[in-house]
Amino acid sequence: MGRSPCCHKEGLNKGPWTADEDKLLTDYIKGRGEGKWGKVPKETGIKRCWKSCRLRWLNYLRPDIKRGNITHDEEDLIIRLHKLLGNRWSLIAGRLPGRTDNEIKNYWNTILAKRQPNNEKSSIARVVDEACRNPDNVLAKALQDKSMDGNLVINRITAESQSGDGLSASTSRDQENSMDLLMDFNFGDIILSDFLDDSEMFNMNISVREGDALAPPLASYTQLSPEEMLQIWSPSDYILASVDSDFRSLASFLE
DNA sequence: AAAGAACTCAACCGCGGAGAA
DNA sequence: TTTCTCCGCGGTTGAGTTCTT
Repeated sequence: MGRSPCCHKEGLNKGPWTADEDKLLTDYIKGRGEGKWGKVPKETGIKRCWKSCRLRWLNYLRPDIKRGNITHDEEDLIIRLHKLLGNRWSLIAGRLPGRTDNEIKNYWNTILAKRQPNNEKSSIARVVDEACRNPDNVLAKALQDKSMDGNLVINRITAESQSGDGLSASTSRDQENSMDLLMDFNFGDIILSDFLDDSEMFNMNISVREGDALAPPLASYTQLSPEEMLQIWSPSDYILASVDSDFRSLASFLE
């Protein structure tokens, strides 16, 4: 382990990029593709460290960058994802095509953070944090197991008191035995989707354990059309009572 | 019109994971 | 097993811009 020494080399340019530097970098990436960032400064002659080159490309020069103001829909999605994921900007950005993690982070810090009533972490973010503090927790193990891909699911959500490896958490909507939370493990990243509005808050206990699958992993969904996804998606016995709302939630998510 | 405050956002920085040597 | 490099992430900085007084 160690830090790359490139950023400590003297004689490197700092500050705003020039048009010439942009062109050199753009031409190089178009010719060689992304990847091998360590070779970029040497092979282009750009007097920047590879980190600066990567950042410039990803946040500014990439052709699929979406320019212009964040739309209302995007803002709404950012707020919801931030409630679920906390400051995991790259994951949030992954759900907003054309937007960069830096842009979303800046937008959050300058615009949205000021609008939030408080700085408390989201309910789901707190659940994840709590789980990570308990190494024996199934959820924590899943989070740490990068190879896990859709094999752990929520089996039971109750409104009862905390027990076992259950996690005390606050989430929204008082609907006994219902589940409006889709949890999935995909390529090592946890994808949490909370489809509820925040009009009502109450304490809910969430228990997770390994066992029956709630649904096929999201990774397999991505190969299918939304219609096919809806056909194969099925809730566990624990949430059958709210199956209609869960299908709506899933449809909303897929949309 | 001028000066200071507040804001914006591109860029920098340090850290840590992953994988190669 | 250890060391090194590559890579990506999130927090922070600071120059430029806009707003307020």
